[in-house]
Amino acid sequence: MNIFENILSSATIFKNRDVLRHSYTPEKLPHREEQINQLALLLSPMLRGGTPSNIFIYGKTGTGKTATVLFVGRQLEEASKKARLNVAVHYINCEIVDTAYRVLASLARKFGSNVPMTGWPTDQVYDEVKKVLERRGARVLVILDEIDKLVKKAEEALYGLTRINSELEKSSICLIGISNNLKFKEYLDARVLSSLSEEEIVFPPYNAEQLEDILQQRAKLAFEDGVLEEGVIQLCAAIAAQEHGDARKALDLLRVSAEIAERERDSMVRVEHVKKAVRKIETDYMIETVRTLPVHSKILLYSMSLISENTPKFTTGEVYCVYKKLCNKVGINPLTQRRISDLISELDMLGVLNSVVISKGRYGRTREMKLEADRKTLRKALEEDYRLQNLRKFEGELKKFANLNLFQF
DNA sequence: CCTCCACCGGAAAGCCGGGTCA
DNA sequence: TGACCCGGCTTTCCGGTGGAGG
Repeated sequence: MNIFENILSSATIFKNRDVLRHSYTPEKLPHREEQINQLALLLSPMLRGGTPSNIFIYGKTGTGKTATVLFVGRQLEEASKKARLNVAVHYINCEIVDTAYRVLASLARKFGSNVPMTGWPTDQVYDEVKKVLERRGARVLVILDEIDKLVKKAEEALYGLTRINSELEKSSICLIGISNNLKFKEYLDARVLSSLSEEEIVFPPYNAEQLEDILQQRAKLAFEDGVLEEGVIQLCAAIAAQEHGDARKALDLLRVSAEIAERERDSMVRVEHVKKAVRKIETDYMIETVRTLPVHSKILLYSMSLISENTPKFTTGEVYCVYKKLCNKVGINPLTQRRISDLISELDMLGVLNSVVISKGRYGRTREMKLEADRKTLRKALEEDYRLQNLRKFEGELKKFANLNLFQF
């Protein structure tokens, strides 16, 4: 028997897995009617040959900003096609397209202009965009998703785009900026800000009930009938609502739960799978944060993992002592205790450990901490770093040292 | 009630890599 | 091209402190 046939014949939980991915834009967006109407109203001048105000949209991750804008954009295109108008919608994700050149080039290319990937001066691309738009007489809705990413590297591109209309005659551009970072407005140049946020739409987080509706709707498309145990959706919704009302998280949770069920060859997705999924997502997140930490933080965590084999709680001085020893072993200059103190605070913020400043009277004032992450998982994630791999060789010696260090008082 | 530990955490300066501008 | 600047990381310096023990 073909190995794939074997796999395919066994698991039939998913009907369509892609429905649960972030990239999927559903036909209906529950609990976003208000925002959809507002947006449609603001954009309607495009269908009457006018130019709408620029729009600025903000809301936390997973509040349906991108999905809503894409949805309305699609409807706009359809409506304009029916009315035989020359309206186009151009979506740009600024995290990927993150320089002035690339933004302008992608816009020019959308209208069939041959702008090379690199090479032209940015001004020339800007002119090219104007030329192409004028030739077509097009009204364009440009969606700049994650616009905060663009500000740092290409504020002048934004400035240019906000002013481009005054240099166009037959065509026009309407901008929609999407951001989940409210603070970014403070960094924005005042001229750009006032032009960009002529209109603003806020996307509030979803509550548990709303998330439940969203999940219900997607589940119908994603799963075969009757594979979800009673309460699975409610649990996913409740957990996601507790955090930030993040629909993305809720969908992830549901998808991972189902994947776990599938892997266990269970015919149903059960509440226990959701609980496992929560843990899996948590550890995955932890591993990912640890992986991307700078070396010194990694060595620091390694010291902590050694110490916590003997005692769960320990102080800055103890960790620093072991940390210095480890640095010697791997041939890296240790940082000062002052700096380590800051690194510990950072790790605390990330949730890898938990620390409190306590006073031990005569024996000083210090921070007492304990690891939050599972020690074994943490260790595995740390040892992925080639610079720390030698440390396993000294494990016995180091453990003894860590132990000794604790009893020096 | 005072002392004094062992560190906290603010301020400021130094270092470094990358980017900018003439 | 080199002078210059910027921001992030790190060190240096140092005043501050809660509470056990005297």
